[in-house]
Amino acid sequence: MAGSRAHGRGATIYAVAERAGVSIATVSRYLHNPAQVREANRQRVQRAIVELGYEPLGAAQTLAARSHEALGLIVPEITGQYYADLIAGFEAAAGERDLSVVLVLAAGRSDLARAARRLAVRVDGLAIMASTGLPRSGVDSLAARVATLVLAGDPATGIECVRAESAEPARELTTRLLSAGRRRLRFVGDPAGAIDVRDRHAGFVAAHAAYGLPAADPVLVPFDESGGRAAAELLLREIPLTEGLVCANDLLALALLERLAAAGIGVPEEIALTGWDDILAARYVRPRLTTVRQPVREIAALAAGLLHDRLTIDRPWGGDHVIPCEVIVRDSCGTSDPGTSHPAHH
Amino acid sequence: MAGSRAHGRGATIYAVAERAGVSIATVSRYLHNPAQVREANRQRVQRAIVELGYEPLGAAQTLAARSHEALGLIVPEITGQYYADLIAGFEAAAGERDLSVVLVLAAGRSDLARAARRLAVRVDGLAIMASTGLPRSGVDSLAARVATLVLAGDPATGIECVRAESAEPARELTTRLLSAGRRRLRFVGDPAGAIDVRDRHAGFVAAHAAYGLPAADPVLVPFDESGGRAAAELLLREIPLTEGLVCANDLLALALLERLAAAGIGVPEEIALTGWDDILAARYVRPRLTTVRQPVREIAALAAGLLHDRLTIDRPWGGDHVIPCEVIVRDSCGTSDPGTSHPAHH
DNA sequence: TTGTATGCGTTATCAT
DNA sequence: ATGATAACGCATACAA
Repeated sequence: MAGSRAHGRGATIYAVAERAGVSIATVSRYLHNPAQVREANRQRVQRAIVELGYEPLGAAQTLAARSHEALGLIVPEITGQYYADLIAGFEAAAGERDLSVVLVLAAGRSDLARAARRLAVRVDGLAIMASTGLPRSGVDSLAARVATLVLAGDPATGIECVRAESAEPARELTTRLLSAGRRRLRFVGDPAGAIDVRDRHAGFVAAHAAYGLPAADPVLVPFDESGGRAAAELLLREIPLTEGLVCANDLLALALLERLAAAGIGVPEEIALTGWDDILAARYVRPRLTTVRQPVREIAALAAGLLHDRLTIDRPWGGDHVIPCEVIVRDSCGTSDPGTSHPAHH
Repeated sequence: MAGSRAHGRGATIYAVAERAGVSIATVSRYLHNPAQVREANRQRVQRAIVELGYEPLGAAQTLAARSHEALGLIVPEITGQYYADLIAGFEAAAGERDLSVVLVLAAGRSDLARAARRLAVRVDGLAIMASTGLPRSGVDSLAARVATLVLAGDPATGIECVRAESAEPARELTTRLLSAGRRRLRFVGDPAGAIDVRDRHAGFVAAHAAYGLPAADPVLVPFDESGGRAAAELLLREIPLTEGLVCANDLLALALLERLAAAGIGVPEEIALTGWDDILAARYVRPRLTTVRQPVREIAALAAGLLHDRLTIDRPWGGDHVIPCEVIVRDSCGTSDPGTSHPAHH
């Protein structure tokens, strides 16, 4: 059939009705409330449907029923397991509720605002990652049209959001370093970059406060490998050497680790190190990376569930949903006590 | 506004027309062919649109124009960078063409066939990964409805497919080991599992043939870390020890590497090793992993482009699009010659 | 229990 | 250049 453009326009409800010898109303009823149609007709309609391979056209249903049966998801990009899990969790939860998910990647979009507007007229609900780059006003105008919710967002905006609890794990990691006697600690990453990084830094500071210590200024670098390398450059120049690093994510920590090793610095002996995200490589580097595992899939699934609820049941919204993380103690922090540490393999 | 369910149903074309003092036809023309409408009316319509925040309802456009302006993508899951890149590449290419993408994850779907059918009535084109688990007949029936294309698929099915060239890189890697004097080589992974693994194994065999050597049987294990560990168990028991392993992917290779190191086996001295996919961890383990980088984003982007073409221009289809991969020589294969090797950092 | 008829928000044809 | 108006495929109120 190469060369043809005919893609069997698909049978309509009229075709099914005719074939079954009933009206379209009966077919529609059979689809949505079979109990309403007499057994005999049920059979006839059923047969007609399978014979014709009928499947209702989504757009027509949407128009008539005023519901898209779809959720939109806007993420900045898909690099690393974090976003992959986010999308997977969202899609799975949406699928369980028979909702389609329309995905939009903000990265590289010349006109993200337009893409978002277009998305908003194709779905019933919208989940947006806070770091997509959409201006606050843009999110607000979207929220005015469809049920909207922000992932890893700032609860202060008033828009409902779902996020991981970041301060506590950071406090725990920092305390771990502090209680091991290390004092010259640094947080690596820019607290102003994202709400969750701000919280992680807050935990870093809180741990110091509990010890009656001041927290040094954060090392301001990008959240990727280049940032880790840059941080290494900076830190290796300092005297006396830093004793512990709480990194904003694993990418940063990994690159740092590599550079420190290359410089002959012992990790964790001389410098202890922690990451964030528990990416795959964290288990394979030496020393294995102590890090924090965010319940990303759960967060995304909760988001999809909340959106669905908002569409189906009448509940108040605007809340701030916070989900706790899990600290994974391995070797890089130099304080792994086998008793509470996490097994290397899932 | 918490508690309310009012999500401003959105202005309609009627509202815009009324506000601008023209008919809906003029508004529609303004949207699709502004040149047809007089300057004065253009202004009035434009104003009305921004004042009302009008955006055409997707479903209504779909119904009237008989086009969804959307592409569907079905992938088995999103674990690892491979699927992430696939989705990212597809979405980016679709977005450039103003097409939405509706994503379906096969993993965990109790009724994948139904999800696929539902997807097919919501999009104009469909890209399906070969390994989703959809039966051949299912794919065929989808292809009868919408433009369909298979990713990493078998060209023998007759359905258009886009895939990476797998045999050649495998042949190259194997030859590398062979030319270093290693003879007891094994392919790790099940060639029957997927079309591209079959091709990789074919390359492994071809390299042996060129040396007039028989290829040993592949080590049949799952394509994940558990498979790598299982393979290590098996291989460590063999005497004499294998000298080189061509693994079906990096996950496998990484887990194997770890187990071999734990057993005191020198890599690459005693056993040389290669992976496939060039995941992040491949650059961070020691020895750094020699592997193959697939142009996943390009493959996915090509798929989206092909689907779009099929919808817009009348071209013959049914082809088999093959894209070459890049071999990344690092340390684990024991034959890294700095001259042709790839830099460690992008 | 079933059929008829109307409306959903667009696009596009046909007059004007 | 513009305005009626008929599809598009389905859900549903209403009548029978």
